[in-house]
Amino acid sequence: MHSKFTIHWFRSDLRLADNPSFSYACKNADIIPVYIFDETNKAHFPLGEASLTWLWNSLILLNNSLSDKLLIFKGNPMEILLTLAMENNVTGVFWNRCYTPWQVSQDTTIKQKIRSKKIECKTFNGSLLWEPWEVLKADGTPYKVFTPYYRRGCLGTKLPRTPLTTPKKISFAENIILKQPQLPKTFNQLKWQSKILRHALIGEKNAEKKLKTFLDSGIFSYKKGRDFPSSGDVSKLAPNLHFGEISPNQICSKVKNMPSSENTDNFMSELAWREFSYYLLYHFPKITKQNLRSQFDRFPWICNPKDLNAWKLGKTGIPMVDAGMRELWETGSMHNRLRMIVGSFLVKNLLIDWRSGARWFWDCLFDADLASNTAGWQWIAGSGADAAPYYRIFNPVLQGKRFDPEGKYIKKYIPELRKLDLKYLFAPWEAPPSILNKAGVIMGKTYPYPIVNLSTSRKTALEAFKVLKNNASN
DNA sequence: TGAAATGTTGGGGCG
DNA sequence: ACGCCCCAACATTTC
Repeated sequence: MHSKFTIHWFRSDLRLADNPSFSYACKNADIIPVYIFDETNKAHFPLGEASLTWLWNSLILLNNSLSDKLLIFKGNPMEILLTLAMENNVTGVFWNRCYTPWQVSQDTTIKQKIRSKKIECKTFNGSLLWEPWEVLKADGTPYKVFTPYYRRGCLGTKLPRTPLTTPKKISFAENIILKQPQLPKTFNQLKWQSKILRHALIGEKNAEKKLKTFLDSGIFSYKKGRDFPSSGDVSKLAPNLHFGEISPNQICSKVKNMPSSENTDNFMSELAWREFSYYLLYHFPKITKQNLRSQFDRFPWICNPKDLNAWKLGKTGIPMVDAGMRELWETGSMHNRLRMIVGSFLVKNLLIDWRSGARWFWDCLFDADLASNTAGWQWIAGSGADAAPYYRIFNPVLQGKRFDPEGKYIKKYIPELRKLDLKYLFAPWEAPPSILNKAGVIMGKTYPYPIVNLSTSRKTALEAFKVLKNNASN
């Protein structure tokens, strides 16, 4: 007797536990698990090298937990899924929803096409606590401010789904007829990749461990500790969440089982910021490329490849900024506090378009996530929803003194300043020659002079942003 | 989920 | 003892 075949299409849900589509597909059927490198989306935001590295490693781990049955393709998802389904008399094709604009429309088309062939097609919520269309203001329009969105909108609606367990019985389809070439399930690591992968904890099992570690210790000082880049009081779950190696529901339900405190509340609200980013992207799909607040379209961003490059390389001459940028380059990650600092610096001190910064993050981050990245950059630029006002300009020297008081973080990523007195570590250009000498620092040679004057560039920025404000009221 | 400028207060040195 | 000034330390306002 030939049993039923179903397809689960893995995307940003590279896990077996709490995977609604996968669980559904496994019920009373033999499953064909599929991953597709979507060639049709290349024109939008092709995955950066860091993301790709993580993804491949994650796929290999996923394939292991699927008894080597994961099929990996490259091409047009619609053609691949349809052919696979038709050739194998598949009765159902299922996936968890994604929220980037082109995926939303592409998914709709694919779903219609599959259903037109009399094949069941269902989609599920696998990666958000609340669907964006379920949380609206009383007048039916989407929230644009985080606090009411979260407090009234999210917390006021139904509770998020309780996590599902891994299906008890997973039965794989045998003798699958394949018309499309599969990608080999191997991944040759290049040298730079093994370097950034050194501290990367990839895959479903690691994500679970990481969460446990965080909930056993870091979370108890999260509210304060999360601001200090060398404290370690953060979950570092962003990339795992991005690839769906763990779901927000799994995190949420574990946190809710703990005694509630300002720390757990704060962590939950950070998780809600992730939701808010997806929410904004869903309701305002153009924000990946356009300012949410259109008066920013007139802002005279400065095109300065030299400054931009110095920023990318962590050679701006401002240690706190450079440390952040070097952490990104070396580890594929960056502490949240630093993301704000380097973002503010790029947009407000260098007056470079936030999109240039977003693009670099997109290329370098393991956790490069279109929703979070876009929302974060628009937030710091002031062009987004509930954004930082234009006059909120971080001073990277003060930020360093406040959040890296012992200079540990700076010294970790800027070895050439390791011997410099703490007093001048945050602004080496102010150090007297004798101190620099003693520390073996030669300004302009072993460490650059600052590419901008923080105080004058701040004033210039305030003037420039003020013009926007005045124009807006006209 | 800033920072700088400006304002206010209060203690201590000093004539 | 008193007023005056200086200036931290803190609070408020402004960008």
